[in-house]
Amino acid sequence: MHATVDDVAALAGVSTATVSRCLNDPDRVLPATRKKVMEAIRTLNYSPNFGARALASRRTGIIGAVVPTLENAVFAHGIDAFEHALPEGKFALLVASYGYDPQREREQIEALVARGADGLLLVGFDRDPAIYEWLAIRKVPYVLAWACGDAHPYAGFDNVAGIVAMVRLVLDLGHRNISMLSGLTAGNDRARNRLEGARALLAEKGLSFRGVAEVPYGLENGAKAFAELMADRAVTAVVCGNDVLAAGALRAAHRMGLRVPEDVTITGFDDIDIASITFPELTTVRVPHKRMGQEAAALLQQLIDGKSGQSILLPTKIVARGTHAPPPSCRNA
Amino acid sequence: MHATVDDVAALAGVSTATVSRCLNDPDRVLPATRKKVMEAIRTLNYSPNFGARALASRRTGIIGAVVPTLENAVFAHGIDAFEHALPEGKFALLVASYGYDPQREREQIEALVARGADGLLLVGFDRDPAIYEWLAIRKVPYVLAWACGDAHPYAGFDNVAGIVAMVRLVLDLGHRNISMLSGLTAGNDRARNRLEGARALLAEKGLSFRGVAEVPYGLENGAKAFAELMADRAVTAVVCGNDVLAAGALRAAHRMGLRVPEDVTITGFDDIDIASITFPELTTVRVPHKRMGQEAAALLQQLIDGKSGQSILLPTKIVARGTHAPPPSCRNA
DNA sequence: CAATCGCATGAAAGCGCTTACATCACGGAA
DNA sequence: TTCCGTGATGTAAGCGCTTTCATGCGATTG
Repeated sequence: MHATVDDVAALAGVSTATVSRCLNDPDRVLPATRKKVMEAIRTLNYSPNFGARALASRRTGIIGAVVPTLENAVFAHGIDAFEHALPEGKFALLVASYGYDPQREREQIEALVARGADGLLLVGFDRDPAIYEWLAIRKVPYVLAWACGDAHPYAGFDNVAGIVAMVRLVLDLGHRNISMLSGLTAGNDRARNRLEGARALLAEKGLSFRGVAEVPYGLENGAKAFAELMADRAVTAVVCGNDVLAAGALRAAHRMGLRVPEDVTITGFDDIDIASITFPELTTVRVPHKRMGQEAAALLQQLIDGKSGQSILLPTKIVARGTHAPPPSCRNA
Repeated sequence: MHATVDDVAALAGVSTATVSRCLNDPDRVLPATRKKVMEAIRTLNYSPNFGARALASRRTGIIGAVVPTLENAVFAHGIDAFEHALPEGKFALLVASYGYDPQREREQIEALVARGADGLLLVGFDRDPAIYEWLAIRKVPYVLAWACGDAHPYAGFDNVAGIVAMVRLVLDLGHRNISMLSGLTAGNDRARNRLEGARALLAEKGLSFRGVAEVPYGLENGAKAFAELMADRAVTAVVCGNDVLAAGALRAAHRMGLRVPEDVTITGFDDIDIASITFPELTTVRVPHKRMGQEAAALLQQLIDGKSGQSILLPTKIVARGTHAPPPSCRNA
């Protein structure tokens, strides 16, 4: 049916070994020979069989990425950057998502490894130790992103540091009655670190949250939870675990007739596109998603090549836009 | 190193053929035998070698999706839905993006096929006929999405009908001095159909656009182009080719001190999340991204199984929110 | 000038799985 | 009792490539 190495070898008048070398390590072949082979390849319209190649060489050139969801721009952008940073033609990206369900994440990881993934990109550190063991046994290299830690190779950032900087800003404005609108923290170390990081800083100052809501990712969920949080009239600031929740909160505020930031301060986390589209534009924590994707790709390649790569911690940064202000009481003073 | 079928067969006291049957077609094996085999598999921690399997069975269970970019929520959501609709465990999704560069798209398609993709999901119809021929020769089934047409199997919608409905709405409001803010149309039939569809409707009414801007996808690009379009003071409505451009336009309008929709009407296309976050919320054309992803997955599987699937045309719908109103002159009247 | 080395190439052995075909045991029909 | 059909299982032949090792040649060295 399709041309094989044998056909090419026959037409070019060389052995299959030489054909293979032309494709995988051209320098090990005399230019003249190479030319003949390449010509044969072209006239036969030959392209190597993937399965055979994978079987014989024990690598597929496929890298797997397992993310909670692509619906969150945070991951979509990160994956996009990651894919662009993969050396053209050498690797392809297998993507799977698990909708924040740990069981499904495990299945997806196993599925990608079963599909021959040479390496994996995973999100965060939180997962059953058995998974890490399994990966170790199978000798599948991996890089974790969107978080940081000592236990595993990562290219990420410090969620605690990010939220702490933001809460500090809110405190410095004079807010004392603060609530937090967090993503679901179960099995999600990013969300958990943001919530706990904020909580710890408050505790340090002898304060605590007026209220805390934990809701699934989503605009509408953010809006609803915000309304509930604001039932407590004392609250003057709502710190959100991510931009989508914050955008939802902002929309709810509009609908409730609350002025932002005059009546209430709302902050986000991630700095995705929507953060600069809301009105007013969202004060948030910028995360270098693009850079992170690139660094993760570089690190993973190191590991795949058997080198011992260095984890990378990227800085986050407060982006002060229009949704923060001193609490109403302070303005009265 | 790792357990192979032979190891499993030996431990279970059966032949490799039986092991293979247990994995691929369990019903053809006596329950008692199957149990023994499964046990052996578990104790050996066996998992089949992907390359060998692909080589012997001539299919990989990998499906490729080639999209312009994952940064556009439109594609991220579609891909997400597509992936979820793939039968769990049977298929995995290889994703590649090409940044709207036709040459790169071709490379990505070839790369995915070289990686053994059993089928492809592509965006739109516009591409070098040679690519379609190549795909036909290689017998790789594919489904096109985000558009419709007779030439190829698709699961998509009618971009012309969508924009026509929107322009009709704008015309009905009384606008006559309309400009269009379009995405780049080169090699992009979705953008082109939207622009040309709108143009054709205007022509039908004896009108034409006051101005047309074609810019690359992006918030900032939309904002800048909007400002230029509005240099023409007669313009009372700007129809945008997608929501991101519209959101950019809206932001520019705010900054220019224009009231929306009192001073100017702005419309979008796609109805992604940001459309309901802007202030005011964006009037746009809803596209059933999720449903489209699902239908595309179903259709592609039919084709992979050798059946002749039926293309699917999904409806679009105007979502009338807050960025449209009669032109100022009409209100004066 | 002989011994040695380096390099391009060829021969052939797998890589681990699927599957066509052969085999075997069993039960019912003749 | 004999024969044949049926279904479960075994045998073994590849699938198309990579890679190790062997080969042979010309060049380098003492």
